[in-house]
Amino acid sequence: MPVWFNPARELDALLRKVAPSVAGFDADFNPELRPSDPRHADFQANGVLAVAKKAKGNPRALATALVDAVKATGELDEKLFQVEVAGPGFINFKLTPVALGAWLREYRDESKWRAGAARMMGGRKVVIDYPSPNTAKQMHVGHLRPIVIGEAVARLIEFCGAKLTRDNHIGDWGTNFGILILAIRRAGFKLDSQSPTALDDLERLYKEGSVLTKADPAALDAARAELAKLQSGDAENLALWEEIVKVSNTACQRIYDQFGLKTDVILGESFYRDKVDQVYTELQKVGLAEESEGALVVWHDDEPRFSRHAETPMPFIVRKKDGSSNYASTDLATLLYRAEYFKADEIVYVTDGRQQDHFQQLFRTGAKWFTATKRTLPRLRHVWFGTILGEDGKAIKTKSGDPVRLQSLIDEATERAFAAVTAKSPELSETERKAIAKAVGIAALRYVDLASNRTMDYSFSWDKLLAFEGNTAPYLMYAVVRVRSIFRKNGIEVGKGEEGATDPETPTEIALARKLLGFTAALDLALEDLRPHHLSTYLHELAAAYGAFYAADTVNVDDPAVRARRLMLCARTCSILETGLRLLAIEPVERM
RNA sequence: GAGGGGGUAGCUCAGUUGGAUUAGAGCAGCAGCCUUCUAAGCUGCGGGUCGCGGGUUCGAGUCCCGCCCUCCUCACCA
Repeated sequence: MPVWFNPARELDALLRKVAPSVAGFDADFNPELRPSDPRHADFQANGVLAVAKKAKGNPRALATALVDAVKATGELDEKLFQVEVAGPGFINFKLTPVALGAWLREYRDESKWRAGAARMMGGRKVVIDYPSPNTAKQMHVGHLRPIVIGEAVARLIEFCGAKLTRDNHIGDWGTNFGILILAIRRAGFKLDSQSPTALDDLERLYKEGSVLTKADPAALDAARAELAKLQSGDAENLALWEEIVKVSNTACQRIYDQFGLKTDVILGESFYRDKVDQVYTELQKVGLAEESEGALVVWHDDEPRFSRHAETPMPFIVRKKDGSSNYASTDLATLLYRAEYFKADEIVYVTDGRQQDHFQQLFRTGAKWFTATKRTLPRLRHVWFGTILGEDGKAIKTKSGDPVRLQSLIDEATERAFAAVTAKSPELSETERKAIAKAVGIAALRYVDLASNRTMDYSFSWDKLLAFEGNTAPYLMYAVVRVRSIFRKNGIEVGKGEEGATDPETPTEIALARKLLGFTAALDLALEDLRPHHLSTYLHELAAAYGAFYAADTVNVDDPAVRARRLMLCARTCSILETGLRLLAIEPVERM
């Protein structure tokens, strides 16, 4: 009998198969199989309670009858599963040490996980849109989340078998450029992209322009006019724009390099400058778009909020009254391009949650447009995240004071990590400590964003972002380091020395083994809503189970069978922790 | 006003879609554990009327209704 890779899925199938032959159950019986509180069992089926309620039967009697029928099939090896009816009528399944041992021997390494996971997305073509910053600005803490969450989601999707294209859809064709061009003109500034202070100059000028246009509507109109000139091909503005883009792209790239971020393509808004006319034409032709107050807009009367009759009307403005494009125009053009050029089955947008209305309008417009033109609409998903708030509890905005620059944050993280590694492992060479500090510092930053639900807002705090203890990246990395250290001391590679391993025996061994089996469930959960924190939570629990095992059960003991099985548990822990960390884009280290 | 997020321990957050006498972590606090594989660790203790009030049922932090607080978005910014 083969060892089940995913016992929950198999038990679910078995119960579905057997149930119809038992009095009181229908053909469409849903066992509602799920992981259980480990104090009770590994898995539990709750579905019998629903059946009993409907039929007004006795749930425990029904559950017992079902369990008997399952046992009678002989398909459930009782050496592997303990089955019992518990509480009001749950069916509990507990994996025996024999089952845990068999599973650990069978599912050894990342290739097994990957093969199992690859079925989940089954080769679908997915375009993921991240981190897509607005250029012409220095990157600050607000740019952290799209980089970190986007990369984790991308890796998750890829791991689960998608053919992925990472598209950095930079904001390089919007009013922010109008503002900047205006400010440069007014200051009589001569921009030189080669100048070392170019970025700081732009930063300063943008701030000036921003203040000016906020205070004075006439200035805002002037900025829009500069943008309109740019979009209509004015040579002077175009030349200036190119210089600005050059400066800001270089600056962004420096940050990306430090995060190891590599997108496949960078097709910003400006790439679609000659593709928006088709959008205007088609939307008008199929009767979706119409003129309103001089602008070209789309109403969705089937949704009260976006209807023209809404109390506070919120049209989807696809072309501004001065004829220039905005993000709705370019997003629609982008949607079409991704569907036609990349043949996307699915598009994932990773952006700030404040853009939810925009994406709902975009998706609705896209659906109607594609239907009317007989195109196939890709599945569209908006993976949004909450805001990083300033100390005052308000969203960080360039205007309200100076938000912490991303580079400062990286530097501080690296410095603190260097101090920590120097204090704890002074015997390592400075070069090695520097490399570790860089990995640990960035990892700590990333993990903060990946450990909690992405839809949550949180307040910026140095101490929170740079914590190295507790549920943090360094904690997970440290677990890996301790596993690897055992193998290094023994002079063997991870995964060796398992011959003759017996089944898990001590409570901490068993707890660790059970936790190891939970990896696929965590992946399922994280993939479903593209929420990486489910994976983080799991990895933290796994590292904690390893910590308890490590403290309680010495690996290097004389008994060869015990030693072999503990080495096996160590190797599996290492493999799953490293695989999981890499899915979060955290690169584990050998020592720290 | 409409839509969205949030309200769970002093603080920061999980809570696998309605399950099990006792709602979980991490920080912070207290008490222990380094002559054994890395103490960025481990063990234990204390700390909660899950915003408030109703309802649905065998069973609610989770679902329904009504309130309260807070953050975000709502005509040419992305």
